[in-house]
This record gives sequence, structure tokens and C-alpha cells, in this order.
Amino acid sequence: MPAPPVGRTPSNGGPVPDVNDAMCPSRAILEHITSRWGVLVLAALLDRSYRFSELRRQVGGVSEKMLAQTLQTLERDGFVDRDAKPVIPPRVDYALTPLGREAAEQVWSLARWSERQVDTVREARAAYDEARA
Amino acid sequence: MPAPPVGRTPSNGGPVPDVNDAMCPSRAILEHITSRWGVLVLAALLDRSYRFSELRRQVGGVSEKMLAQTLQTLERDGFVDRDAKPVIPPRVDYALTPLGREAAEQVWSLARWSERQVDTVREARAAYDEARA
DNA sequence: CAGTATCCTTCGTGATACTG
DNA sequence: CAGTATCACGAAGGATACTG
Repeated sequence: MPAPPVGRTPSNGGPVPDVNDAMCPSRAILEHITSRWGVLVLAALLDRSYRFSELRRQVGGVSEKMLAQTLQTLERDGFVDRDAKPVIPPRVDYALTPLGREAAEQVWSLARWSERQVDTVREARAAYDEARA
Repeated sequence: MPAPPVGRTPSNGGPVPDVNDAMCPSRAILEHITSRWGVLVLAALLDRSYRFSELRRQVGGVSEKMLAQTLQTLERDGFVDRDAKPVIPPRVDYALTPLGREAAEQVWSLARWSERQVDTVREARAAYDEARA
């Protein structure tokens, strides 16, 4: 299937609703699950559910802001289930929904494929860089 | 984990040395093939090979700069084969390598899955937004 | 035709501080 | 503990003009 044609390219000037979001909703979904932290969060939750801080430790290097943002996006899309327990101190557990598990498995499979190609790709890059040095 | 400092930042695109190359090489690969234009380029080339301008028309809304940059990145990683014919006017054909075809098939499969979930996700979002309005 | 070079705007990300 | 608010900065991305 050919790529979806995009009508206009926003001439620089006005706040334009994301062209691809409007034109191609699936692009937004794909972006959410393949985003830098999205991949790692989904992968972590593939094992078991996590609390916020647990997840933050499990996914190394993510800021609170980005983790919260990533989780909200995934929750809104219906990939992650948020279970906030009304206790003090607050306790919130995050888990995959069935749909989220489907997504996680696929994206994780792609991630593992990428990992397997690391050496091949490194060689390709070396050859490419060599050819124009 | 602070982002490691990077040497040069070319004003123009081109295969930019990826910050994540050092810390997580597979992440860079994943990023290249799931990038906004990377997905679309790989998908288009799944059908057949294309010339630069053909590809630009096929993938609607991509600027020359981004298409060139995307193609260079994919070529450098060994996913795309660039065949520049020494004629005037210049003619360059782009095609998938076998490795690129593997990548394209997987990412396109994920993209099609995303497309199938569009309605489900839209409902999930509506429910989410409803719940906090 | 197939790109490069330059300039500029927008966006993502992180640091920090604060709240329930 | 689990977030939200604000700010600052570099990187991503686009428009345009130019070149072989």
C-alpha cells in the first residue's frame, strides 16, 4: 500500500494541527508506541506491572516528567491501565491492557530484531563512511 | 542519565551521528526505521524501486532535505541501496536491500496493525478524555 | 534531476521547584 | 510517593535559494 498523500505542507507561519495526525491517525499511534520511552515502558510492563518509581528505576534515565507523559499517552490510547489506590502515601500501579500487550509484543519483537542487526549495521556504516572518506 | 555531549551538529541534515549510537545502538536503528519519514520511505520501496522525485511525490509532504536525510541514513545503515547513474540529467534509483526488506516488512506490519486499531484507540481516548472532563 | 547550504521556527527533553 | 508547573536549551524539521 502506497504511502498516504498529504494534502498541503503548512507554509511556515501559523499554528497548524499536526498534518499527519489529521491525515493519518495511525501515525500517531505508531509514534506513541515506538517513542523513545514508550518502547522501554511497554517492554518493562511485558514482564509484570510496576509502580511509578519502580518503573522509573527499571527504565533507566527517564525523567519524572517524561515518564508521566509517556504513561499518560499510553493510558489514553488504551495500552496501559492505571490503578491509583486511594492510600497515603499514594500508590499507583501500571499494567498493560490486552491491547497494550499486543502492541508491546510487536514493538519488542522489532526492538529485538534491531538488536540482532547491530553488528551488520555497524559494518554497513563503516563501509559507507569508508567509501566517502 | 544525561544525554552524552555530542561533537558536531551540522547545520544541514545528512546522516547525523546519532547521540544514542554509543549508549544503545539498537535504539538508533529502531529510531531510523520508525522515524516519521523512514516508515513511509520503507513502505514505498516495499513495492518497487523509486527515483528521488518519484519518492518525494509518493511520500506526500516530505521536504527535499528530509527525504535526502532519511535516505542517507537508511543507506548508511544498509537498508537502502542507492544507484546513481552517471547520466545527464542525473538519475538515482533507490531500492531496498535484503536487510532493508526485512526491516520494511516488520515496520510496515506494525504500521498496518496500528491502522487497524485506529477506531479502538479513538474510543479509548474519548473515554479517557470524558473521564476527566 | 538530485541534491546542498543557509537560515529560522517549532518541538522534545531535562532541571528544578512545588503540591496533594 | 506520585505527580504538576515552569523555564531553558538543543535538536528536529521546514522554506528557500543555489549548484553540478
